Amino acid sequence: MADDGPGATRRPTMRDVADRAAVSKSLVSLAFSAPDAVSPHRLARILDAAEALGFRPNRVARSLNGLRDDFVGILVADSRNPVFAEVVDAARATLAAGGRLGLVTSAVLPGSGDGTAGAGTAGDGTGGAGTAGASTAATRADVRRLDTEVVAMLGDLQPSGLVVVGSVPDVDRVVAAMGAARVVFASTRPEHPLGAATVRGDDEVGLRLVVDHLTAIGHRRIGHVGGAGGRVAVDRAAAFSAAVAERGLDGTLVAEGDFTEAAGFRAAGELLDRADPPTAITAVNDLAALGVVAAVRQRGLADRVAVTGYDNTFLAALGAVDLTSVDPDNATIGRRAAEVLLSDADPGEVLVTPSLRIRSSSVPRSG
Amino acid sequence: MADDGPGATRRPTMRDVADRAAVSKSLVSLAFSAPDAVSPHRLARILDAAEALGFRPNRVARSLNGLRDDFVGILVADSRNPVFAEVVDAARATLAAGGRLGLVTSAVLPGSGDGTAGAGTAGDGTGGAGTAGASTAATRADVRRLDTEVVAMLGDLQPSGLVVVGSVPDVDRVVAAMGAARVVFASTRPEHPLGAATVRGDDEVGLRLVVDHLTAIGHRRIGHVGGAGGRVAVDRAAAFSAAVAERGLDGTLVAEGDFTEAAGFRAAGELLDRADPPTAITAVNDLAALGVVAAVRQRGLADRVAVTGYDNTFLAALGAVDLTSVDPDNATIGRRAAEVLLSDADPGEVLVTPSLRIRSSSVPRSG
DNA sequence: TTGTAAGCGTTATCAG
DNA sequence: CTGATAACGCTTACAA
Repeated sequence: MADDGPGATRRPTMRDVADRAAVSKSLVSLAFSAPDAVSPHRLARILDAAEALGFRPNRVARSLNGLRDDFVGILVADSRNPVFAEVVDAARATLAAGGRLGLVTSAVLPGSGDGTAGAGTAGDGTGGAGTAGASTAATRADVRRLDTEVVAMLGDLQPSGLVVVGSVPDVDRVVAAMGAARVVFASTRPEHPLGAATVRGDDEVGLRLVVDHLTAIGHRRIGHVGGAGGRVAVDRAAAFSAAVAERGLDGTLVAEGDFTEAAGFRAAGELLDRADPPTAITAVNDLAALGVVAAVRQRGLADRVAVTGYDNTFLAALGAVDLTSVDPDNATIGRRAAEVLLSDADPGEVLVTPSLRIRSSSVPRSG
Repeated sequence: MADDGPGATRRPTMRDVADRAAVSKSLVSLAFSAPDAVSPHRLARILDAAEALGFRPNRVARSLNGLRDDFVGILVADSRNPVFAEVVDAARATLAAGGRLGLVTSAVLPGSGDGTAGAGTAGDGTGGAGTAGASTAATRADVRRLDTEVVAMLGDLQPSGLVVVGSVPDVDRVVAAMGAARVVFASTRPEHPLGAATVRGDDEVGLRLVVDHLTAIGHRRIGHVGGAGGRVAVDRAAAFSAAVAERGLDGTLVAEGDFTEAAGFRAAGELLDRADPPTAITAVNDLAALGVVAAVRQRGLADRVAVTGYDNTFLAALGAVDLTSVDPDNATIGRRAAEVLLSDADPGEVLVTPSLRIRSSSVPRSG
């Protein structure tokens, strides 16, 4: 009788359910992992008992045994990047539809220690909304640090898979910590393409869309602002150059800058002050594009110089800006990444085709 | 010799370390949890062995035993809200300084299931950067759903504490799932103030700062846009009314709207089109303030009507806007929340004093 | 189909 | 200080 001590309100365990349903522990376990393998009669009794007791299997105890193929981790590089948020949401939804739990976690620690000033990180791997447009260029090159403890803990949970969203600092370590889990990269291009499954937007197509659009409405002198702050920037700059070369246009109208508004402002100024300035400027992301717009307006060139962004974040939709932007289709990126994990095939590198969202920042004027 | 089977590359366990260091398992355990309690000689040997083997204690196995006072969970309501990101970063930094690991996790699922369109959530509890300013008002009232599975899993990890950042849908369930963990709320005002520790910005002071500033530069007819979309909005609207009443100003210049740009635009329009329009408009957050600015500019009233936002997000610092905004000091909020967890005292409700960041959107004109 | 027993990796207890 | 032994809650052979 005095089996359970005083009326302490302990969390019910499988043992409790088993006792109440008058079956053995392992049958209860079966009832939850393979319900079809247990007789309907007892199954019902077990489920009732569990219900009555408010029992739910302890996932941690579960994870101690081995790979849990009912849950995957989602590691997001920068939680303040709205682009990543879209990818994560889509991935989670897809995983949920496939019966998997997606545990999303932030993997990157901000600058060195002092959580005092909301200064935040600068360039973040892909064009996010970024931080305050203060002119603090890249102070310390890459202050972002991988939170190895968190990654290790996630690995201890033994998920069956991991989706890495965005560029994480120490990827090798992450993969190593994951043990047997399959890793899929989303919205990033991992350093070591050791056949790692990757789902990302096709930036080459994206910039071709932009250049095509601009040439279609008559622009011949098209510039680009970006190229700095990370791999994504480099790729987009290269894609711009390729697209421009394809069209036989001047490829020298490039000014370096990272993902921040300040960088866009400065770089655009440089371009606009040249002897033969561009009539259209493409930016590496929306935030930098806002800087470009500011530079253009400052020179009284509004409605004269077309501006485009990238990522189609909510910034582009802002009424005061109404920025033409490339939509990478982040939802599809997240969904595909999750699908790769659900169906264990290795598709190598999946490129998601972006589309162009045309707004008034690039409305025809010269054409 | 054939103790470990074939050359399978299994993760090293405490047993392996114990064997290599020629001590018992429990001594290894001690070496990691209470290093001072083991003789320097063997301690070194154990640490060396661990190092050589690449051993690190399995946190999951650890959690199975009971409360882990070396790690706390951080549950963030909306990961795309930059305000929360700042709070989270500060909390993590403070926890790290206190030797605790902060596992940050997203707890809220976006709208009903379809992760296809990047539509995203509408009002998000406190003034975030929000989503695209599309005019999709509050379609389904509150589509945000608590991810109970994730919360349950976090609870299974038995953290010693939990920081809830922002308004989470089903708070009671969260608290229940946390078992013995102490819960502290940050940047939100929980529904059931059952003495729950809370750290949040003092919005009353914030709006008083705004109103004081505006009256100081000569404004007498001050309006407010907000009040809808969540508790925070209601509170700020009330704080506005109080501040205005204190000053003996007209308190009827209020138009309802949520945290979106579209709402700010519409509500501001309503105010500006009145017979006796305001000369200054305060908004519930920065994004809505951008809508207000757009409405003001549309009517050719730029430099005539002052506009202020709230949260001092990067949006306020945008060059094209340069918005005066209340800075809630999110870093302090996050830090204090973490401190509450580190030192187990229950301070009840902690109000962090905000400051006003004055920018050109409210530059004196009439004064 | 159902029950028994042995782990998963760590911590806690309690003898030496 | 050290070292067996028993939990923690669940899964998984293996036996009935």
